[in-house]
Amino acid sequence: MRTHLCGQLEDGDVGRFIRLCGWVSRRREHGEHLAFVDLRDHTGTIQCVVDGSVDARSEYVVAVTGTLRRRPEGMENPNLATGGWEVGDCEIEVLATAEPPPFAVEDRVDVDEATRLRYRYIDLRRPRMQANLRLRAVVNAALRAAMDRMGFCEVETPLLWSPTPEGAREFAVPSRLHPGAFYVLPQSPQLAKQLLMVSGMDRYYQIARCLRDEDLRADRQFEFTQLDMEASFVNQDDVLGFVSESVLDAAEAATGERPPPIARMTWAEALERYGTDKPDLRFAMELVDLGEVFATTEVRAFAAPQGARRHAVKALVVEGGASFARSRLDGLVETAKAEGAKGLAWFKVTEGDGVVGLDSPLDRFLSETERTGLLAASGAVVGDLVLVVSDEHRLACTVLGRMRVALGGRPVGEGPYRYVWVVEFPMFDGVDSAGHPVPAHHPFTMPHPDDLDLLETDPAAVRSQAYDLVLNGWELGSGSVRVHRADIQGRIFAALGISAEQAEARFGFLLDAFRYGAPPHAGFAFGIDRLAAIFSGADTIREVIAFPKTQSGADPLTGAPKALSANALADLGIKTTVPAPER
RNA sequence: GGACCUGUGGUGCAGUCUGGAGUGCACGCCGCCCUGUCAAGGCGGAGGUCGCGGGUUCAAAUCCCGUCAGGUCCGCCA
Repeated sequence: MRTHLCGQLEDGDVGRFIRLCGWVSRRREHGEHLAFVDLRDHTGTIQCVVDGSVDARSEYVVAVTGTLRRRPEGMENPNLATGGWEVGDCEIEVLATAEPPPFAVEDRVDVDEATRLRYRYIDLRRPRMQANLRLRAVVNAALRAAMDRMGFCEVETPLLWSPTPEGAREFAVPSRLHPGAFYVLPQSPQLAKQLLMVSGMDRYYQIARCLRDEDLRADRQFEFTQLDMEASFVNQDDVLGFVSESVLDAAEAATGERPPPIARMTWAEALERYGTDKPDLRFAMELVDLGEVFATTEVRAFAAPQGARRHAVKALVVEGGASFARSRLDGLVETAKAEGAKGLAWFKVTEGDGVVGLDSPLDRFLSETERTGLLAASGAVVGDLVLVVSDEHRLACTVLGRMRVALGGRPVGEGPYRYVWVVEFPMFDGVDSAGHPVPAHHPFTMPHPDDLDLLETDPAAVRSQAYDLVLNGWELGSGSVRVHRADIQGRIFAALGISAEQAEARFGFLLDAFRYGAPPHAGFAFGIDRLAAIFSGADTIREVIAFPKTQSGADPLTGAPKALSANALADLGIKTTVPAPER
């Protein structure tokens, strides 16, 4: 139907009789003897000149025939990639008429999210969205090529999986052939890929859809896509190497620039310096430890309470923050309290009569040593604001870590790109209602070899061989060395308070498999939505997903979720207890 | 489950604090004019349940209560 694409014309095509197909982007008529039509396809836009009037209106689908020519001197449009040419003496054939679109098919118009999703097919016509989806495809292709090159085999795993009551809430799928029973959609192919290791696949990967019925965020949808991988006879360094290779390949393909090798940081260091396990390294603003300054303090707010397990006094310097209004400072204090801190102290670094001083409600309680110690340790200078949290160590760090991002952060998709490996995650994270430790990653994570004996004595101190990949403050993905030995797995289940019977009921099929010869294995999975969003400069993954859901999990285009007919429900053996909402 | 922001012709906004006629801006749409524009230009025109419901008031886009929708975040996401 066409001889060329709008955006792929070349100087060598000048003089050729060509035929292009696409949508009318814009029409400019100059009376009955001259009209311009900007024709848009997925590759770009080009100006078509018609000697006469044009029946086609915006978003009509047309085929244009004419001769490509250089534009007359002085008529070039430097704002258009094809602005040096135009199609002359055009005949325009209308292939489909179109109603005026609900919003303009242009990048610069900012449209309400609900409207965009209701008319997603029009939204996706916009060059920006076209570029996003195509960039994502480039990322996918680069990832596949890298995995292929490293000897990984692509294997598909089931979407209809078995419930495993652990972790994220699962989407349930009723079984028609087994009324009353359910499949679930996998929150990840975790167990399947471990089975593939027992199967001798050696190196598996999959661009896998994962589904979790948890609340949505800018970086979280119900369904998301991961590059999922697992390899046998490898250690942590090997896995980090595989993932780095694939991610850096994708980065190079997407941005044209290969990032330097990805540095590593321990989880403890990330918490200490950035107050988070996903540090944004595009800016410094590191947390400062004031523990020494206030080690023997008389200031009650900064003193460790009796019997405190691990108390810390941490600080954050906000450059230029001395100008913050009292109301804004009050807001920060409220935020800190809302996040669980007992309080937040602030010190404005001021200067009066050539003397550097602190402006703070707490200043009069500080000794001179503490005053100079605070300034020296924090490095704050006149005009800065120092925020201080004195609390349980991890809480003090995380509260300030969030302030760091809130006060110094930038949109995630804004360059430069700063990757970092966060390694040596704790094995457990808090305790459940029964007092048992909760796995930070999953129960098949191998503890750090040096900490094995702490499993029984001090589980909270056990580090694991689990690791995260972080980019610009977003967690791209995580992985771990897996447990392949029954004895260690048993000790972990014991630490978790999972009995042999419970383990058998939940993961029996995996434990069974492991009895038949499980190779040491390790793996990783990272979010392609997030990676593609960051490469696209987007600040939500919806920008790189063709048909995403709203924050309430609805699809304005199809109306999903909807009620099922009584017949369909009966077929599935389902009886609902509430009427479906009308939308 | 919770906090905050937003909701006004098709689109994006102003108006809301401090109540007084659906007032305004830009784009789009429709008609006419226009032979080199390119976010074309000129003239004219149409288009409104101010998200929805209730309350206060002589009077509500504006104040109050509730509710719905979209967004950001907390919880949640092994």
